[in-house]
Amino acid sequence: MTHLSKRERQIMEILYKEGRISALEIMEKLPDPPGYATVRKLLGILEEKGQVFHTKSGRQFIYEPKTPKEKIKGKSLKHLLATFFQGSISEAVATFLDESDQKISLDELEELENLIQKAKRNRNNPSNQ
Amino acid sequence: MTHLSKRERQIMEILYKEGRISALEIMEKLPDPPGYATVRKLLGILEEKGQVFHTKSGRQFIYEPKTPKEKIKGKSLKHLLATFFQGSISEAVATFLDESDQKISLDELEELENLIQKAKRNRNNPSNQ
DNA sequence: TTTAAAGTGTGAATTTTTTCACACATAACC
DNA sequence: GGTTATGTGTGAAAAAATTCACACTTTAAA
Repeated sequence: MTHLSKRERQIMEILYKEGRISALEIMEKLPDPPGYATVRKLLGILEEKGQVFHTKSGRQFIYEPKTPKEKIKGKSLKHLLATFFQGSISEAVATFLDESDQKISLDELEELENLIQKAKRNRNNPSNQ
Repeated sequence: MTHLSKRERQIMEILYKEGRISALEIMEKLPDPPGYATVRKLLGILEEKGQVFHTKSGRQFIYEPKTPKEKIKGKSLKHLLATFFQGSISEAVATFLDESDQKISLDELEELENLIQKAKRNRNNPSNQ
């Protein structure tokens, strides 16, 4: 994703965050929003480059990223970990807890706990996956 | 960081990942490396924009990001979580464990466990921080 | 079946980015 | 001091990205 231009990247981020979305909604979410024609032009370019596709909904076009979020989120996370956290997930979690301690919910903490217990079990008994 | 051009962003990522680094080393790490003069021109522009500064080491310039990694890594993580993980750190950890299970070390898992225990304790007794 | 409303597509101008050849500066070595 | 090595700084060309006015298409309504 490092090979996309500034505007193209801004649009792809919106698409990944929002999922299915119209050109008008994209425009509204863009920083320093350009005109509507500009957004559609950019979407056309992204479509040509194979980054995006659209389907019709009524008379509107609804856009989506061609590579599904599920397929790309792991890579994006690893890239961020490599850039800022020496590749370590625990460093990232430490920073997160540090910078948001009063906000994190007990549910979220317990969910984390479960994940780790499960990973430890899988480690001892790799046949489970 | 969404307001930087493609090359500028590529350079900032290298600076954050590598820390103190020369123009020549940056050039080598850049995708589709341009010439040396180009890299220095870009560094000059980033310096003008206040994104970067340099110090002399012998006769070379060594570059660094003006905003320290420590100050920006939390925001970057939250931005990624918002884009791909509905803002949830546990979703991100789940994906990480899922996509790397045989590689994650026991130390790393235990480190995670400690962090969570500590966060739970802090939650019950907020005076500890 | 005409008209209006609500969209999409694109050429061309403008702006921004990217590139590097070359001028300039400084340190190291005779 | 003179010469070479090894750097940095910049103007201007070239390429890429960004912008949008406007032509076109389709659907809905009258």
